[in-house]
Amino acid sequence: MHASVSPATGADTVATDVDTVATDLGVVMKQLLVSSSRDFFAAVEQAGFTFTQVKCLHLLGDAAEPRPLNALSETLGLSGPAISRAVDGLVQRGEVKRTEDPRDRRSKLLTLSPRGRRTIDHFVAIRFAGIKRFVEGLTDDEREALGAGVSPLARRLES
Amino acid sequence: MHASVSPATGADTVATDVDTVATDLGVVMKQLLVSSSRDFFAAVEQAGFTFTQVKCLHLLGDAAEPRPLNALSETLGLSGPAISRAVDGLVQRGEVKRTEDPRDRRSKLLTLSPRGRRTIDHFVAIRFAGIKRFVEGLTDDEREALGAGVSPLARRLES
DNA sequence: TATTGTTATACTCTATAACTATA
DNA sequence: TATAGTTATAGAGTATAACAATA
Repeated sequence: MHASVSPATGADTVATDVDTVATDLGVVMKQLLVSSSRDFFAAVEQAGFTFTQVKCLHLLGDAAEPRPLNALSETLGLSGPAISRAVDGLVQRGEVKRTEDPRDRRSKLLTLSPRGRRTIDHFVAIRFAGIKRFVEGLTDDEREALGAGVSPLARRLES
Repeated sequence: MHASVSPATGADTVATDVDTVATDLGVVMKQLLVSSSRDFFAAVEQAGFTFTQVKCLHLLGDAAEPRPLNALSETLGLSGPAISRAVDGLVQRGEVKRTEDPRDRRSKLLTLSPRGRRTIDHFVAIRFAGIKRFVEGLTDDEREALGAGVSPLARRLES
């Protein structure tokens, strides 16, 4: 028998207690990760970047101001030398610009170059394509319900 | 002005074209990954497993039948020696049982031990706790809409 | 001969320690 | 002295190549 009266959507209501939603969300997330990660990982390897380097690029891309090396080190939870090597490779490839901080010449300020920006855009596009492929595999009803579920969260979460 | 008539939920309808849903889904997934990955990574490191070993455990946990080493190698996309070393560590720790295949003595069959099963359950519980924490941070309306969106997908996706 | 798995060796990435330059 | 970053060295983890056992 039906658990409750159906709303105007015409569909039966579903259990939406915390545990049920968390469980279902986990199932969807797992599948989505598979869909969206494969091409992304392949692209990073193809381009010859390490994941640490990709994280550095993303961090610098999100930053409004030039960042010193130790800021990346702390945010990513990696040692100074590890970041130093990763960034050095990015500088040599022209993805990142590294300049002395005139106010403290011990510090080096890092900024994304136009090439680095294009690199990020490339990786973001690949990620998005994977997610889009997942959404395209849904029925119209599934997509509409999912959109109604994630839209308000996206509005609130996105910076 | 309003894009269309509001349904019985009392909320405005939202755009649910593929690109919009994919974009919003990406935002939510990103936040969810942050919420659910931190403790998981810490737990894996704390327990002294490599991520390859955790993947091996999950794979053996999902398998109905004992699996030979090269099956893990192919599924995970890693070299035979890498899997051999990872599995060897799991065998020494009593997480996995490794026996000769009586029908082909070149092959070794791998199965999860009861201890390995407990290890997986532990990691799954930590993952779930992270997702649950995310869901608990939602308002009732947000949680109900999200549940309605992911529930039908979970029904269809889960094995 | 071909295949399954292991051992030998080299490479990459990271961490700790030592070092340089600046504050 | 303390701090930012780099260089030196050692430890994981992986891949390719060489090997052993079985088919």
